[in-house]
Amino acid sequence: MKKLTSRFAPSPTGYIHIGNVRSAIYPYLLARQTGGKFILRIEDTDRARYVDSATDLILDTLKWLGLDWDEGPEKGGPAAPYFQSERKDIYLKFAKKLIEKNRAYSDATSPEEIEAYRKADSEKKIPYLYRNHRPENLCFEYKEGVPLRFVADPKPRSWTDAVMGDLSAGPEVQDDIILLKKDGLPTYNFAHIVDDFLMGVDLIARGVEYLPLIPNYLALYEALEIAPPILASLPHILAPTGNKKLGKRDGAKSVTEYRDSGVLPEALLNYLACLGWNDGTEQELYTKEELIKKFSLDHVQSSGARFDEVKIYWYNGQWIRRLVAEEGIDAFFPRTKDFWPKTAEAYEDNYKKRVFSIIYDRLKVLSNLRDMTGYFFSDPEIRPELLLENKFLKKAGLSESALVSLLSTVAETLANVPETSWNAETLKSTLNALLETTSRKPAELFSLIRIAVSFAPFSPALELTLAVLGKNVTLARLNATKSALLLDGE
RNA sequence: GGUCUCUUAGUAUAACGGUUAGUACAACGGGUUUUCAUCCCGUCAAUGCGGGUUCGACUCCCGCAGAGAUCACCA
Repeated sequence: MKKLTSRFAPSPTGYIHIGNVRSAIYPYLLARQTGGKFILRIEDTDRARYVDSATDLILDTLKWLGLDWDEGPEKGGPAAPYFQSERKDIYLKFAKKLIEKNRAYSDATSPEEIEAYRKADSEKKIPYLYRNHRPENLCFEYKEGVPLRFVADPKPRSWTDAVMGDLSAGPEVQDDIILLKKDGLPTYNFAHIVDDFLMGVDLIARGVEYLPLIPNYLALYEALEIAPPILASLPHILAPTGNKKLGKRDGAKSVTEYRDSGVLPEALLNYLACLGWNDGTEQELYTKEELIKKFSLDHVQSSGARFDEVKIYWYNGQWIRRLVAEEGIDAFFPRTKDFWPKTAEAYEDNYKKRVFSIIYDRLKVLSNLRDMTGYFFSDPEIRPELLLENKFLKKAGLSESALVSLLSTVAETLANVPETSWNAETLKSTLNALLETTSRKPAELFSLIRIAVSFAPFSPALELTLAVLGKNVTLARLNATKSALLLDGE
């Protein structure tokens, strides 16, 4: 397959939100699949919307997702610089080529006059096209401080979009678009064409919102005698409710917000790649390598796909379990670093690893650790009502004094388990034996013990929980609960 | 309004013009010695509407409806 050079070309106006990372992922996958290059270019020509920290945010996001680039910021490359604001003279050079051919003109028409044209056309109910108001004598030279416009060549145009298929549009959408703004910086419309050409880009993937402009781009390619690259229009990702495209205004989260809540990059990449794409099989879980191998644009859906956070969490749960199974607890453990409760700080990694090993299969996101593991690190608040209102204990008709005596039996029995045998296996058989001696149902005895040591809404299998808590803590908590019940009963 | 695009269950999607229209998430029900989760089993649920082509249409064609995008010295 031909090596494809592709690019991601964000504007540094803020964080990358979840709705537009896909236009980085797909070109990346194709570049890697074909052994081509992936270029990162920062389109910072809009000084009004420029946000200083945004570039770093974008770089961090891509790195975290595992989308490494071959040329661009921090890397450099043969077509440097990769910030459009630093390429002013390059655009001017190309603009002059167009001027020489009488295909671009400086236009001093004021924004007010333009607005008046627009208004007049709309009153006449005819489509507004600037070329209908073009000055009579065009100024075919570059004038600083004045916008430079393209001389349109309106005619029917047809082309093939790698996602949408064969497309065509008439002359009525082709206009004298602005190439250079009055501040001398290029518009996106002009800059991307020049840059993609100079950088050897042969695949452009971007949102469908650019589709109506493509006839103008084709005219520009023609005038500049540049062969157009492969054009791919990616459908929008829709917000969870309504029919609007997912955007920051609809609360689209940044990629980093998902990272900070403990979503794994593997899961997010997997979810986003599969939102609107499918390889025709029933596979759901893809590694990055599998995506690189299997991705193709012709399987990209041409309709918009709705964003579904619930499914991200499903993917994330799957990925947590899969990575733990493949890499083991030790290798996975560093990823949990920022997600433990405050009280866990005093504990050693080894202990936290043991906690993690018995709880990881319950996690949707790593930050669940914060509210799911508290009782492993500090004594829980004793709430007798949790025992008294437990449905199994209630159903068994156990009085407070009966609970106290049960707890005593349990504590005595567990006290006889030697410290050296305090492990899940021994505990399991000890607990099973207790079922016999107390002649209680598992639901009753195990609920009692579970609540007495954790007072948590849920916890891992009982023998595992006790094994990790250790003998001293287990006995101390059983006794504390017992005392609290006795006090309560007075 | 002009131009362009899109339309399979609630959601994401699969189906050389020939399948009882498949899969996953969600929801609901059940099973795995307590809970929550995992895992397993099951239930519910879709081709927007109307024409045409064809022995046969989710698939091809036309019309309609609905939805979206765009019409900037923003990208």
